This record gives sequence, structure tokens and C-alpha cells, in this order.
Amino acid sequence: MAHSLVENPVSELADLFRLLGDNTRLRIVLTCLDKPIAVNDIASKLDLSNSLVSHHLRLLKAARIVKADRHGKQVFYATADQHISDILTNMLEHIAEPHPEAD
Amino acid sequence: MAHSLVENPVSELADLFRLLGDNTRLRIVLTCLDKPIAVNDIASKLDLSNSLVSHHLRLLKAARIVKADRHGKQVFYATADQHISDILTNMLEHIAEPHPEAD
DNA sequence: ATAACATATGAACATCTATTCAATTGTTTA
DNA sequence: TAAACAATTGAATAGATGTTCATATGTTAT
Repeated sequence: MAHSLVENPVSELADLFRLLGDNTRLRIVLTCLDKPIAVNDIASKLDLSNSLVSHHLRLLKAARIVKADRHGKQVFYATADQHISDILTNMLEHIAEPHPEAD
Repeated sequence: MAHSLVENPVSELADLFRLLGDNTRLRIVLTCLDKPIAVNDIASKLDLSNSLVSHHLRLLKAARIVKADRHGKQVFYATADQHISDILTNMLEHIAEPHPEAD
């Protein structure tokens, strides 16, 4: 099991990590980092089924990692807020840095 | 399956997130943030079995999230490098910030 | 060597979860 | 209204994974 309304901060953090810890889901989040993008466009861009993308987006939205905006038939998803964008951006910068390989 | 020697950056990032995405494991990592601490001390501090802690530490070590240092009978674990410490510290700061609850 | 302590490891199990497929809901156009 | 398009949802399944228990390995004492 995974959530209560207001969990302790560590559980909250773990939940966030867990959701970002799946390859497919992380790619989806990164695809809608900043710029809103429709479900179908995410799917074709990442070569995934609409269904799978939608399932993942549901989880991401429930965790407030992304937000949804409907425009006609399409629903555009984007990272929920600056909070999330910052975390992702920081992470990408971190892994871009050369790792000091100590042995 | 989860790893190749040099994965693409996104997979690498997902791996990191996935390992931090378990509540117990995250608490273990946070316990040995900066200051090295022995397995048994982690276990008693978090009220977990030595076995469980050791299992988790093995995964964390394999992913270079923590490093091990033996002193006599005890093995002290600490976050592997500044890279990891920074990520964790940043995250803790992030979740400490008030969330703007938009609806 | 034996004993006591600390950690690690393997197997087994139960739970969780990512994915697929089929069916449904919502939206626009004809 | 129907048809076409976009997204969602539910059920089913296969694979991953956290935890426990028992056993093994390593280390320091006696």
C-alpha cells in the first residue's frame, strides 16, 4: 500500500521516487517537461500504446507530478508545477556531471 | 531486467529513482547520509532486522548509492559521494517547501 | 580451536506492478 | 443521429520485488 492523505515527509519522498523510478514512466514525464503535450503524441514519440501512456499518466496525475488540460478531443499533459520541473532539471544536471569513479 | 554497464542517462536516472523509491530503503539511505553508520545501528534505529537492512544495503551499494567501510566486525555505510548527498539534500529541501495547492 | 558477535546470503513466498487487450467514455465533425 | 477520433478504464497476466527465515561467512575475542 502506498498513501495516506498527509504522510510523513519521507514516505512522500519515497512515493515521488517510486513513480519516477520506472523507465517508461520517467520517459513520459520528461516528454512533458515544461511544454504540454497530448497523450497520443507522447505515445507515438516514445513508441508506446495510448493505453499504456494513459495508465501511467493517471498515476502521475494522482501524485500531482503532472497536470492535465483538455483542448477539444485531446488532453495535454505537463509537469504539474515548478517544484517538479526543478527536481527533474536538477536530476538531469546531476547525472550529466562526470561521476568520480572511486575504487 | 534493470542494468547494462553504461545505460542511457534516462535509464540510469530511473534506476536511481527506483532504488530510492522504497520507503524502507530510503529511510536506510537517509540514516547514513554523511555520517557512516554500522548495519546493526541502522537496523535498531529503524526497528528493522539486520537481514533486511543488509539486503537493501547490498542493492544500494551495487548502485553506488552507498559505500561500505569495514572496521573490525562492523561494516559502516555512508552515502557514496557528494553527488548522492546533494541529490538527497536537494530533495529534502524541496519537499520541505510549502506546496502550492492548485485546484 | 571454540565461542560470540556482526554481517551477508540464498531460498521461498506473498504482494505489488507494468503491460496488454478489449471495451467504454468523451469530443468533434458530417 | 452516426461515425471517427482521442483518451480512459477494467480485467487479466506475467514478471519484479520486499520481506522473512535459516544458514553461511567473516572478525575478534577467550
